[in-house]
Amino acid sequence: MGRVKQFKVEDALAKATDVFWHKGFEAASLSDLTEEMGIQRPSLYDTFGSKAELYRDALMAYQAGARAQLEQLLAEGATPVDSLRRFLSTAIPNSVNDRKGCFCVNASIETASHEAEIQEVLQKHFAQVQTLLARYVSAGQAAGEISLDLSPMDAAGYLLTLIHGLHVTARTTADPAILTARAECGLSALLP
Amino acid sequence: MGRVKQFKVEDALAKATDVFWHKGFEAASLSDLTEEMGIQRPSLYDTFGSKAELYRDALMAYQAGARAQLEQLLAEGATPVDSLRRFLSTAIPNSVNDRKGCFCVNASIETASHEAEIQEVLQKHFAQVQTLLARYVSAGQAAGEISLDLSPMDAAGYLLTLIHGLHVTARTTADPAILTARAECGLSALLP
DNA sequence: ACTATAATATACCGAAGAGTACAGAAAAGT
DNA sequence: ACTTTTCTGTACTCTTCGGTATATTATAGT
Repeated sequence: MGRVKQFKVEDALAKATDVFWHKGFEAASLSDLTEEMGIQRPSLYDTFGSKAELYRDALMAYQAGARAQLEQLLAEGATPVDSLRRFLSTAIPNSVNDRKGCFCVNASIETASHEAEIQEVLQKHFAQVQTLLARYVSAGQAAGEISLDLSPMDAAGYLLTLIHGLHVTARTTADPAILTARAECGLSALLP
Repeated sequence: MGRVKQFKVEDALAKATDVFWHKGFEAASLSDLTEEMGIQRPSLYDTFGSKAELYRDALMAYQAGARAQLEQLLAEGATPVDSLRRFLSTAIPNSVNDRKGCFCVNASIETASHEAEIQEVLQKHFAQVQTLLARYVSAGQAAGEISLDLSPMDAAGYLLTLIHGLHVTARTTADPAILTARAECGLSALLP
């Protein structure tokens, strides 16, 4: 009973994700959000509660999508090391205008220190990605492609830190060749 | 002739740096700034021009200080590799409440993509730090401590990316031991 | 068709945002 | 001492912020 929603919640959330992703929390105004989402202000509050909650939901939606994409991307690698190399490559912008970076890195810098809940959301996501990567590290070790010096989880954590660094570097370094070289250098730490 | 300034410009700038450093550009209001700087609003505009210019000045002041500190820190290392290890350690918070991270990393994420001038300021600073690090890489290579596979500048650039990643990771990872392990793993990429 | 219910749209709220006009206060030159 | 110049402090501007009250519209069950 009652009137039905004139918009798809997940579509609106996806649009909100885009806005927060490349403007950040503070710089994204409600007008920016409602305009991009194509809904009115009260609809936003009725559906998502507040700007802060919308931000959290948007971040979580982004993370879920990123993990799904990552799983697929890793599976496509010819070898475990190739999979990990592909992972690192996702931090390298191929066109000039996909300079949004990684929403999780942005959130880590802008909001993690102030907002405990966001910090938790990020920690959980990173832990899941780490576990995902660790499987490939482990497979690489079994195949003799990767050194046995580190545990798979430690190596995976290191790769996470490395890709974070690539995302930061990409903000001021346009040349993909430089970024690729740095990724390759970082990856070499895992080779036997 | 005329009235003399009631405050020291560099002191006020240092205070402004603190505010921007741990709040970011958007989240730092003029009230935050003037209160912390201990000056009135018109004095701020008269001396620094605008919030954006103050931000740029604050960032540059931070960079100059950071480079001076870095130069000293690197010189204190027992060996070139030890110096580089100390460099990476600066990204690891020793107390619970120095979670401001690195102003340059914050600026890279929050403002570099929107503001061309800030991007330039960051690029120049990072280039200088890279050059500084490259000297120690070179010395390490001469001493046989560091692999000859990479050019000093490439290796230095990689270290820069690595420390960026450490700064991001530190936002959601409290344990210094984990960060140290990741730094060590990253550093191992340069060893022979 | 009627009614209860839920979503929409318009218009608004007080608060806080960045930036400034203007008058008073202090220092330097004469 | 007086004038000129520069800085300071109060109070203001206009705009935009996040969030909401209210009235209207559309749907589902009866």
